[in-house]
Amino acid sequence: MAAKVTSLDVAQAAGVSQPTVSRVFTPGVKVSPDLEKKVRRAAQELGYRPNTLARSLITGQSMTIGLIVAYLDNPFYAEALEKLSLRLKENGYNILIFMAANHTGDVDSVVNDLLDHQVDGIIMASVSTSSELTERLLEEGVPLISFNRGHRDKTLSSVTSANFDGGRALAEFLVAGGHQRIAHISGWQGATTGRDRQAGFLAGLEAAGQAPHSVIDGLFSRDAAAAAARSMFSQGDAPDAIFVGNDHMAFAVMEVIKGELGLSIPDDVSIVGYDDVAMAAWPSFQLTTMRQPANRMVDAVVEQLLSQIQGRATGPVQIEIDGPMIVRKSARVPKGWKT
Amino acid sequence: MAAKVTSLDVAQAAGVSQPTVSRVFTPGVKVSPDLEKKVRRAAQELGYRPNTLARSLITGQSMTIGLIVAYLDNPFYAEALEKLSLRLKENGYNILIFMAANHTGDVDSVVNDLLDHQVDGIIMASVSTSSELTERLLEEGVPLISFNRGHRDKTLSSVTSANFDGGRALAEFLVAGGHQRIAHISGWQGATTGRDRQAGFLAGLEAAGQAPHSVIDGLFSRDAAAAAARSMFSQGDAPDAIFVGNDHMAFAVMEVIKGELGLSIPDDVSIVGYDDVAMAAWPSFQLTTMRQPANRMVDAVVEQLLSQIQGRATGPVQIEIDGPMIVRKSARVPKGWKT
DNA sequence: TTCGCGCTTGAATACGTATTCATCATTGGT
DNA sequence: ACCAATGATGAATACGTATTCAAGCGCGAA
Repeated sequence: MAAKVTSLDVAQAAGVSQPTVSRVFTPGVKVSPDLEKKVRRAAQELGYRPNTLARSLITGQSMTIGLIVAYLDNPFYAEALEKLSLRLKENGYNILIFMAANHTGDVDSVVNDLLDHQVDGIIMASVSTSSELTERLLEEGVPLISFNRGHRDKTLSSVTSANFDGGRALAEFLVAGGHQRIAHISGWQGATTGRDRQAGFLAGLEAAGQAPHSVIDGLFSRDAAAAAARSMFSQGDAPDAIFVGNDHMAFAVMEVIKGELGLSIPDDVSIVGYDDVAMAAWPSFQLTTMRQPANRMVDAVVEQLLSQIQGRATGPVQIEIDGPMIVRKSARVPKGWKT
Repeated sequence: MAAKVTSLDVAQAAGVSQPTVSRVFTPGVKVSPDLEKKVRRAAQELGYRPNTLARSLITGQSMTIGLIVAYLDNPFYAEALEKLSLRLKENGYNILIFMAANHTGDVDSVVNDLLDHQVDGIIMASVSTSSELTERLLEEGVPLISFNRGHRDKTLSSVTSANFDGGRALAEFLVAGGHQRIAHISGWQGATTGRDRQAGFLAGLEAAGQAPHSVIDGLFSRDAAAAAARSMFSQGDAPDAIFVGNDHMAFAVMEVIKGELGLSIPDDVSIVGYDDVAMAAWPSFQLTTMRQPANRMVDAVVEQLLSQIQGRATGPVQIEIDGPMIVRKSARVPKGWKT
């Protein structure tokens, strides 16, 4: 275990003062070329690397972002995590990551952990938290932004897709396809994402003069969604189309319908989902779905978070990003549907 | 933005000295009950939380583990990440996460970042690095362990599954199933994981007196694996069984065989994979595969890393964890095969 | 030549906490 | 009742860096 080499060691080796070493390693500070050369050489020889902890302690900038994520089994979030990591790294930030179940108490304790670590900002991916906590964060001046989840409290910034519009568009698509018994296996109703998609969907049906065949909360869980599907088909009057609240659940529903019930998609039942994860394009599924543009959503989150950190944010914002409907083969395509 | 409240503020409010406050928040240090009470009350009222950075600076323990991961689109790693996070948190550690492409230069620069952040240890998930780097880490005394990837350099600890044995077992299974033209779409040959599985598989074939029908490197990529499958069936002499180097690629291969080529699995072709990710059990795939027990592998990684950190490790170890073969329906089951 | 200005550098200090050491009060033993 | 030993507390210091401030230097203008 080699002894730690500090900026002071480098200073002595190079025959300069410690602040000079510091200046060499601080971008945007002028040092005369020959001193810089000597310092860099000495640093190289001694194997010096600046201690980020000490730097953060004095600057008050940890260059670290806290990320709280649930549902990592849903590939949409795995992909988002990857993109977030890249974008933040481009801007010099690192990620301290926490998994959280969706119990508020759990999330609050995780946020406290993050604050102790002096993160410069927090991204909550698909996670809710208490109002007291967001208030406290506001007081402490730690930027917080919610990814893919809205919040009643409008002091909290968020980036979501246009869930209401998306839900309505899917309803219109199914109605145009001539379906008469349209069901919905919703996203978790404890989340705005789930509620808004459902609300938009029901609004779309109502505008067409239809009532839903049935609505069951799928809780964003494969198992719950599969159970909901079985229940819908256990009665005599089966649905002829189902909007499933996200792709992750839709795959489970498709498995039940094809595998267990022996029905054909889309001949017997049309299925539409939400997200457009990579798997939706696989030949096995060919899922018609609303795309959530992960790239643009991540860009918006990072942009907004950084602007808050740098103090150039005007105030909390609720950003909605709309994506196209991706028409594949899991749902009957209406005659003359414009792509 | 509320002013930062420090241990000194709490000390003054409670009428004690700063070290006393520090002692109250340091587990395992005795403070008289009445002082402790006063301190806790003052801390509560002021909203004091210890600054982890300052603590780390003086203790030399950041309680942070660096995690480097590639292939996050492969659900095996998403699952592993989730489990790792939980285990480490149980032990009081947090995760600083980095994505890395599999270019050595990239990984090296990421490791440097981690060192600057004074991580207490590093886990590389499915990533390789240069020998110089591991050597330097050894010198600096920063524990490093490789997850699901071996290394020529035996000074580096690793936790993998028994890849050679697993590959051989799959070969025996396919041979016992009466297959005569057995092909292999391998994992990336730049990784021990890919090489060992292939070596075991070829050894198993040879022991049975068979030569492989063909062997193509699938690079752990869905696209490359799909292309390999197309190529194998473009000749007149098609294989009657394929061992695909991991489940992630196997799904892509199955899609090609069923969707594009219109062949039946397992009637025309048997497919076996490696990992047993959750999707392998889905009705759409029913993939026969070797299980990599993520739980036990994660446990082993954490246990080994912590023992290195705490200095009670005896030396570098290469841990191999074997898992069972999971027989489903993607490959013909030999007569009288013992489950 | 002299004065002042701008630029580079070093001395001193600060960040918030944990730990060493000395001090003091307290207790127990004889 | 006296002394040694034990335990709790506070003063001082250290961790490694960035920043403030004063000092030194050279250079151009008058």
